[in-house]
This record gives sequence, C-alpha cells and structure tokens, in this order.
Amino acid sequence: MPNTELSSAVNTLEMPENPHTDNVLCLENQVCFSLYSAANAMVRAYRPMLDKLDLTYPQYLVMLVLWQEQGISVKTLGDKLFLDSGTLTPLLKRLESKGLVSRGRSDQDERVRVLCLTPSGQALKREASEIPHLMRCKIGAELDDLKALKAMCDKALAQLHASID
Amino acid sequence: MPNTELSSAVNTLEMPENPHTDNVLCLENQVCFSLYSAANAMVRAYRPMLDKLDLTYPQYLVMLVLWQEQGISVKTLGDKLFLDSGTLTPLLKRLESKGLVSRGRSDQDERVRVLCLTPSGQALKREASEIPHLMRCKIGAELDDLKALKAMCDKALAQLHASID
DNA sequence: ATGATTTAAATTGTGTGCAATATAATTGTG
DNA sequence: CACAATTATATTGCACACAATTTAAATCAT
Repeated sequence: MPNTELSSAVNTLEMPENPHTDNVLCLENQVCFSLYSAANAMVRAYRPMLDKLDLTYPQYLVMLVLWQEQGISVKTLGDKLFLDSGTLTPLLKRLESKGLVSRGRSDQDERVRVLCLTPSGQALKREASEIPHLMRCKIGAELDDLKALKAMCDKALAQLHASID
Repeated sequence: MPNTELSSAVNTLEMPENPHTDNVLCLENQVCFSLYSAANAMVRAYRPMLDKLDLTYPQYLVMLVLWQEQGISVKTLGDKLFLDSGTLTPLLKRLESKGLVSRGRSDQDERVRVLCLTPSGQALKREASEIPHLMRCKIGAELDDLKALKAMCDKALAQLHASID
C-alpha cells in the first residue's frame, strides 16, 4: 500500500521515515520484545530464591518434572520442557554432580538415560515448595490475569510449534 | 480436577506428598514456564527470517532501536532493551565487525560510546521491513489477542522491575 | 584543587539454547 | 541375517544473559 520506495530513498540520512515501516519496526509495537523482556525479567526474579537452593531456572524446571515423575528419559524430559539434548545433557550432568539426580541407563534400551532423583533431590522439593507463592507476590498480579497470560502464552507456543518454519 | 493426592502418593515411592505442594509445583500450573517456553519458541521462529539478514534476535532488537534513533549510548540502549553492558558490548562488537554499526566515543564524555548505523546498517532496514508481517502470520493470532498478550507482558515486566528483590 | 564517590563500558566466568554433527544402539527391509 | 534407516544421547561451537569485578573518566565534597 504505502510509498516504500520513496521513503527509504530519504531514509538514509536526514529525512522523515516511511510511517508504515517506521511504525511496524518500532520497538514499542513489538509483542515479541515484550514477551522476551518479561521472560528475562522472570528468570531474574527467580534467581535470588533459586540461589538458596543452588539451582538455575532451567535446572528448577527439570526438578519440577522429576518431582512429578521419575524414571523418564532425556527425550521425554525434553518433550515436556521443549529443550533438546544439547541443552539438557550438560544441565543434567550438573544436577548429577550436585548429587540431586542420577543418570542411569535403561536395561531394555542401552541408548536411553533413566533419570531419577537422589534422596537429596527428593528432599529439595520441600524447600522449593514456598517458591511459587513468593513468586506470585513478586509478579503481584490477579489470579485471573495470570491465567489469561498463561493461556495466551500457551496459545502462541502451540501456534509457533504448528508452523514449523 | 483429578485425584492429585492419590496419584502423587504413588509418585515418590513411599510417602504421600503434601497435596498443596504438589499442585503448586506442577509444571502445568507454572505461568512462568509458559512465558519462558513461548519466548524461546518466539526466538526460534524468528531465526530463519533473521538468518537471511545475518542477525540474531538480540542483534535485531539493537537494530530496531538504532533504526529509530542513532547516536545513543550503550547505557541508553541497555535501558531500552533491559540488557546490560555485559550482553551489549560483545553484541555491538559483532554488529561493528559486520559493518552495520559504528561505536564512536562522545566528545563531551570520553566514557560513553556513541552508537550509529553505517550505510549498510541503514540499508538493512528495508530488508527487515517485511519481518513483522511474516512473524504475525507465524503466530497467527488475532490482533486483539496480541495486544492483550503484549499488555500483560508489559504489566508483568513493570511489576517485576518494581519489586527489585 | 584533591581525594572520594559515582558513572559508563569492558572484562571474566558460568550456564544456558540451539544448530549441526557425531556416536552408538535399535529397528526395519530385502 | 546383513545393512540401511531411525532413534537416543552426546559433543562442538557460537551467541546470548547476567553477576561480579575492573578500568577509566567525570562529578562531588571538602
């Protein structure tokens, strides 16, 4: 629709930009930037709490999964967290070296790792149990807002997974 | 609303968990995990488009800012993007080595960098101008939903910034 | 004016994310 | 049964994020 050619000729040094391009490429109009910034801020906000458990946020996510279900493979874990072995293998080695997780092998299939919690890993669940409440205070939003935010993130995630490329 | 208590008793091997704890620490109830996953998926979705411009997503954000306003400092850029010099300095050096950005020094204050676009950096705006539209197709959401998502991310971000620890 | 404080960038080190590739075990096929 | 294709992890390399520290320049306070 608009005069793209004209504006970029001008663009390069001194003159008013193409209003369309300018609008669209404006930081304030970028949903994705808001998403990205909010996610970064969220991880930062978790840090002081997770420091007390000697966990990073991705490590905390892995623990959440294992507190729910043990004996799963790296593949299953990756499917739940939308992360691949390139991320998870070193992360799981760190959790193992902290004595929280064991990385066994399946008897049926020598390729697959069987991920379980050590007693310390299990015990850490109790210390973690207050984190969700503390975090809800930090975000300080209404429950309905949080539900709506989660619903929309899940929807966007599903859409992005659907359109693989 | 299934029998969460019953199932988690089985979970751990021997002991019934606190049903409250179990619910709260469940991955499916984590707003932050949705936010985190959506943000990761979003960056992944940008990748094939940004590859054509030889930019990463954070580099694209820097270019968005500089397409709007040049001659700003690293500090100002960091304030806009919520990123610090530890992230931006190496990123800006990469943009400089690609010939997109110049990193001058202020005359008034020798400490501050003055960030400007090279002609190539300016010219890249034209190629980038189609990205927002392509991205909107990938997310495939209604405009109202996107506005709502952005509004809630911005609100959460503001809250998290307000409660500095 | 000078020493202390503040400020802007840069540096260092750790831990992701993820593409690309490698390795090894399992499965499918003729 | 051999052998090609698939699958589960692991490895490598690059680019963030960010805490912590350092360096150097500017400002403040006496």
